[in-house]
Order: sequence, then C-alpha cells, then structure tokens
Amino acid sequence: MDNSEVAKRLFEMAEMLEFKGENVFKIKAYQKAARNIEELEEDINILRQRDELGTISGVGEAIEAKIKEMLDTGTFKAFEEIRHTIPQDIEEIIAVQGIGPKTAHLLYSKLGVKDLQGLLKAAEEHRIRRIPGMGVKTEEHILIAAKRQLAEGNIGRFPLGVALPIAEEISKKLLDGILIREVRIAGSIRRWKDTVGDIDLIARSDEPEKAIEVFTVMDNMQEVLEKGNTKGSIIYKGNIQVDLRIVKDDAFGSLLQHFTGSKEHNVKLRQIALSKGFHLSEYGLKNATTAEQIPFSTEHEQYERLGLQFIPPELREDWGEIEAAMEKKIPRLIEVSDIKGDLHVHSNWSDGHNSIEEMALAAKALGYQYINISDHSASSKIANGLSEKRLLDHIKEIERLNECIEGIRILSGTECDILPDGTLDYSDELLEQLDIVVVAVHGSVEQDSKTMTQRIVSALENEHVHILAHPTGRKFGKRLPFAMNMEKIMDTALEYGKVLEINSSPQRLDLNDKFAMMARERGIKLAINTDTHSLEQFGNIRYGIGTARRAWIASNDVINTLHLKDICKLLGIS
DNA sequence: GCCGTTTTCGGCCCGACTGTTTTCAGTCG
Ligand SMILES: Nc1nc2c(ncn2[C@H]2C[C@H](O)[C@@H](COP(=O)(O)OP(=O)(O)OP(=O)(O)O)O2)c(=O)[nH]1
Ligand SMILES: [Mg+2]
Ligand SMILES: [Mg+2]
Ligand SMILES: [Zn+2]
Repeated sequence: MDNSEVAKRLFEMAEMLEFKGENVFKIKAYQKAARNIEELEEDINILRQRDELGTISGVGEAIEAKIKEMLDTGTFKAFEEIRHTIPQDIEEIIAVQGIGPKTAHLLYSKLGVKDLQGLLKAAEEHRIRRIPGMGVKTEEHILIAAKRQLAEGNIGRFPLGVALPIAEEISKKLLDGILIREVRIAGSIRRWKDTVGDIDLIARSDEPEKAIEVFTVMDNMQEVLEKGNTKGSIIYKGNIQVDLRIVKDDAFGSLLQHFTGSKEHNVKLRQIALSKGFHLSEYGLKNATTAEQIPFSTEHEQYERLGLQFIPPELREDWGEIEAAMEKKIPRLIEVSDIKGDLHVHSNWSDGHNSIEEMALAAKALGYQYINISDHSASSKIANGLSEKRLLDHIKEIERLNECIEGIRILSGTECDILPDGTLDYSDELLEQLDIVVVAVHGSVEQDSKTMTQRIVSALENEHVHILAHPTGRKFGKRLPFAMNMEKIMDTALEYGKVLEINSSPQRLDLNDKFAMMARERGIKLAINTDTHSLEQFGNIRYGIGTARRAWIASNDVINTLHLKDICKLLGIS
C-alpha cells in the first residue's frame, strides 16, 4: 500500500467511528494521523523499514500497529470488524450537506436508510419528518441537498483558475452598493491552493445584517443556504458555494486571519494562544482569566502579539510555518515583480493566437527583459508544430525581430516533444542552434511508470535541453498526472543541471506545490512560465507565483528572475 | 488515540447558523 491508500483507510476508519458515535477525540486522532500520512514526502513503506513510523506526528502506538498490519496484509482487524456493522455507502449520505454522522445514524437506525437513493425515497415519502427531533423543514432541506448531490455527482472542488475570477467578480459587485466598504477574498483562494472547495469572502460594513441581505439577493445567486447576522452562504452561478462573513468593528485583521485558514493553521495558532493564556477566535484574543477581548485590525499585529513573525497566506497549511515564524525564519518569498522574463511562450507559428512581435511587445510592456518563443515541434501536428525547415525560418524571423525591436530580447526556442521512446523531435544539430530548449511530453501519455520515467530521464540527459515543461502533464478535469517516478526524474534533473517548470496555466499548475517544494529542497532550479498562447495569458503568471510561494520558493530558486545578461551567462546564450 | 520548555493524566480550537427545542445538539466554517 502507498501513503494515500493508508491515509484513505484511516480516514474511512474515522468516518465509521463517527457513525458509531465514538469519542470525538479518538476520531480526530485518526483524522490527524491520516492527514499527516497523506502529506508525507517519504514513502511510508520506507519509514516502516527504518522503524520510523512513530516519528510521524499523530501516529502513536495504536495507530502504528494498525499501519504495520495494513502494510503487511492490506487491511487491519479493527477496520474489518467495524466495517461489517455499517452500511457500505455511508460516505455518500454523510456527504449530503446538512447531514452529519449523527443524522446519518438516526436515519439508518429508524428508517434503514443505507444510501443516497434510499435517502431520497425516505424524504419524498415524508418518513423523515416523523422521526423525533426531525421536522418538516429538515426533511425539505435534506431532499434539496440530496437532489443537488445526485445532480452534481461529486465534482467537489474547482480549479483555482475558475474560482478566482468569480470571486473577483463577486467582490466587485458587492462593493458597488454603499453598504459594504471593503471586501477581501479569504480561504483557500487567498492561500493560492490549486483547487478550492468554495469561495470565502469577508467584508466590512456598518450594517452587517443589511449587507448579508444584499448578498443573498445578488445577481447570479441560485440558492440561499444560510442567512444570519454576520454570515451568509449561497450557491452562485456555476454551482459554486460562496461564504460571506461580515463585521463592523475593528477586528478585521483577526477575521481575515481566521477566514483565510487553513483550518489546521488556525487550530495550531489557537493552541499557541492557549499556552499564553488566551483564547483566539475571529474576534481576536480573549484573556482566559479576565475575559478581556483584544481585537486586531491587521493580521500583522495579531501574529506579532502571539510572538510570531508574519506568515504569508500561502504558507498557512501547518507545514512547519508556525515553527519557522517562532524562530523568525520565514523566508522572503518570490513575488510577481521578481519575474524578469517568460521562458515558455507560443506564437501563431504553432498554436498561439499572436505573432512573435506582438508577444514580445506585450512582454516588454510588462517590464520583462526577455521571452523565449517556444513553439511546438513537428510531432504535435494538431498544434501546428514546426518542421525542421520551419524552425530554421523561425530562428531567422527572431533574429530579424531582435534587430528592430528595442528593450526586450527575444530568445529563440522550442517546446520540443519528448517522443514515446525518449528521443527528441529535433536533431541535436538543430537544437544546438537554439537559445533555450524546453522539452515536454505530449503524446502517448498512457505509458506505464517505468517507460514514462525512462522516457523523461532520456530527454533530460540530452546536453542541449534546458527546461522540462509541465512535468506531470496533469490537467484539471481532463487528465491525471502521468504514471512516473518523480524522485528519479528529480535526481536526473539535479545531476544534469536541468530546470523544472512551474507551469502557470491555471488548468495545469505543474509542478504543483508539493512537487515544487521537493524540487527546491533538493536544490533543483525552477522556471515559472505561463505557456501563454495569447497576450492575455501572460497574466497567468500570478497562479504560478502563488504555487511557488506555497512551496516556500524564493527569487533565487527561479532562473527567470535573473537579469538578461545573467540568464544568458547561466544558459550559455551568446 | 495522542501527547508533554511548568504535564505520562487530562486535556484536546472556537464560533455561527438552523431547527426543534424550552435550553441545545448537530453541522459547518
Ligand atoms: N478555527 C477554525 N477555523 C476553521 C475551521 N474550519 C474552517 N475554518 C476557517 C479556515 C478556513 O480556511 C476558512 C474557510 O473554510 P473552508 O471550509 O472554506 O476551507 P478552505 O477555504 O481553507 O478550503 P476549501 O478549499 O474551501 O476546502 O474557515 C475550523 O474547524 N476551525
Ligand atoms: Mg473555502
Ligand atoms: Mg467556506
Ligand atoms: Zn507549451
């Protein structure tokens, strides 16, 4: 079993214990262990060999024994025993909004509800309202929520590139009226997570209740889920949930911190507050003995009062940032303004929309010092990839443009396909004539892990190659990451001095945060590129920067923060 | 079930909203 399979089992165990009404702290213990195993960088099998399972935070004697049992037999006794006493599809019932483990258990014991279909039937036949403690409204809400779940399936999460523009649109609309003074995007969007579960907003208003009212009747609102004095939730066009929290007093910083999360970060901060004699909440600190409330108007002040350096939102995942902040060791993270050029740009010579000149002028307007025109190679036929002859013309055209355009250097490149057998789509003689060679896998993406890994390794061993683009090939909603051994690929990249890309296209974000962190820890250099096919897509750089910041990446980890002359020196460009 | 710069036992983050309830449990963030 691998890490995610072990974690999944532990999560399932927690869910079953919840359904059974077990001690909540025991449940939390299983969830914490599961989460930490899911986020582990090392292979849990290797930790086991080294007898280091106990070093995983949240794994004690009991869970360690169960993990060993799982690694040996694929399951564990306690899991199998409890599993047979619980309906198989309990997960889909608890997943219905408003139904938790208690209600699920009640519905099962009173009505024999075992799955979503049974739940719908019970609601439609008005059997739920007859259970003591349930009522007409509860039944109606369950019916609506169950139907919504059936219709949507389990879409679950949205790519950041979908959610962020909607969040910006809603923020703007809310500011249109006079009731709401300030709106900030919070939650996982503010942390630049690559996928998000919902849109979390906070706002400041002198009349919170009226402001919530405005929110719940806004354009494109599909359904109101909750409407209170300080908080409302709606389903917005596109079936995305939007949570809005409003305050009028001076605790805006405390609220922003709370609603930015993550949950795990919040819990740890609150534990630190407790150890200092305070209760922390979205209203600030409360003295545990005097009950005096101390609100903070900025996040900076609140972190400082807790004895911590300010922690950028992208780091707030309980991945060690709180410990670092205690020692004032939060690094200066890379910013959009550090980027000096884009090394992965397409033109209308292949599948881009604009000419090389237009792309260059747009980049210049952004303050870039250089761009690498990396059109597709011949094998990418649907992308109008360049034959060897057209690539030679491409090189000449770039030479010509460099003579007439001032203020930006156009580098002559390619996004050369790594063919299924690991060879490249252009000859070495041709690659040698280019300034920057970007390579990528496009076709034959279904290869097994061994083949795919060797394919990429072979490409990285080629002396003319500089950058591996979108290394895992994932595309949200379209394609899973390639089966591949990332450790091996990173070892090779390091050995041969190759650069790995953080592709900023919001449907890719590849490398992702975790892999980018792995690369940084190993000392591999990165390039943050947009892979733009149009003038507007240069703007996608913010997504790549957000991902890089989540990986604790600094400016000097990234080659396209270098000035033109320095990057030319680094890559041997004349 | 886990864990310990005042602890190996007794805590474990804290608050909003809803429904069905005369005082709160459940769910969610
Ligand atoms: N203290 C505390 N804060 C929480 C808890 N659950 C959520 N929050 C805070 C932190 C979250 O970032 C924020 C928004 O909640 P969400 O459920 O939307 O989570 P988040 O946006 O982080 O992730 P998401 O992508 O939406 O799943 O509310 C909790 O149990 N305790
Ligand atoms: Mg959220
Ligand atoms: Mg939310
Ligand atoms: Zn590309």
